[in-house]
Amino acid sequence: MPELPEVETVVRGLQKSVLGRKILSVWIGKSDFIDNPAEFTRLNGQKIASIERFGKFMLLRLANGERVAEKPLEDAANETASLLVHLGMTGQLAPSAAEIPFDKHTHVSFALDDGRELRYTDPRRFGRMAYLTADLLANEVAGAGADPLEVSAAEFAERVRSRNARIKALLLDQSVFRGVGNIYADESLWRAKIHPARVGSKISAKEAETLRRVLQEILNRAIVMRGSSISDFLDANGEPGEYQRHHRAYGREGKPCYRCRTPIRRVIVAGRSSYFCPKCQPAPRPQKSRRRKSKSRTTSR
DNA sequence: CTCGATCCCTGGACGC
DNA sequence: TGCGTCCAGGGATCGA
Repeated sequence: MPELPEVETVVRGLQKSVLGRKILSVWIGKSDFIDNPAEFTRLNGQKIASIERFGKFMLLRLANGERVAEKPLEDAANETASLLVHLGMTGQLAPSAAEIPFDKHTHVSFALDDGRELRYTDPRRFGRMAYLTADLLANEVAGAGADPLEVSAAEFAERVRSRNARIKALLLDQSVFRGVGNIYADESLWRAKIHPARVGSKISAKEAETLRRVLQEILNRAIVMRGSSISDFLDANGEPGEYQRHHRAYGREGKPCYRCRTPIRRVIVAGRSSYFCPKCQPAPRPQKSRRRKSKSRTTSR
């Protein structure tokens, strides 16, 4: 499950291997995960001018030959299109020798000007691809959450403490923080000793700052370790990451907490498996029944 | 605003 | 060996 560190790992690999290459042609197999497959012919002849990560998205900025540099900046910006790639759960984007047969689930292949192919392979097709003009890209980026690695203490606290949703849901919400997924949400909550079902508005300023700090530490460490390979994540070189060895909560149901030896528990929060230590991460107030008090009041309807 | 449910999709784990 | 069933999960969407 590629989250921020995994996507960053793939991006760094692609920067080394395909940056600057020109796309000669595009082959598309199944296309139900592509916004606008018919537009992909526009990629032909374009150069991969930059490769960036935005949350869990990869953005391959394209440049139309050499003409871009000659044009006024604004025109160039308007002409610049991007290929957006989201790996979903099982997506892989990696260069391959053209002679190697397609994997069973290779759905897109870009022929490059050095004879190789950049291939997108995704068994479950939970990923997404789109050819985005500048305005479509702006649209895509609008409404995205804060970058968890860049967010200030004040903004992090604000985004968490102004909400009544559970902290786990907030961490997973890409319009709150972009790039965090189930693994790193659980890992950071364990480290910060915060129960996943705690409500954002009831998290103290101090707890919020602790959470921000450990989240950043964990994400940075995971990037150094080239991500977590828990199911089938492989980077752009086909190599697995190592961070899964450092997981302290995720996937450890029944195993002893690294701090207090209490068995790690798993509950569903925000529709997702959430692993936590019931002792280190105390549950919030029961806050169950909402209809306790003024039952006599009639709701206007 | 927030929730849960449902759907998308396939492979892997598990039970028989 | 071969079924069937359940589960995993990021994100969109819908109804409560």
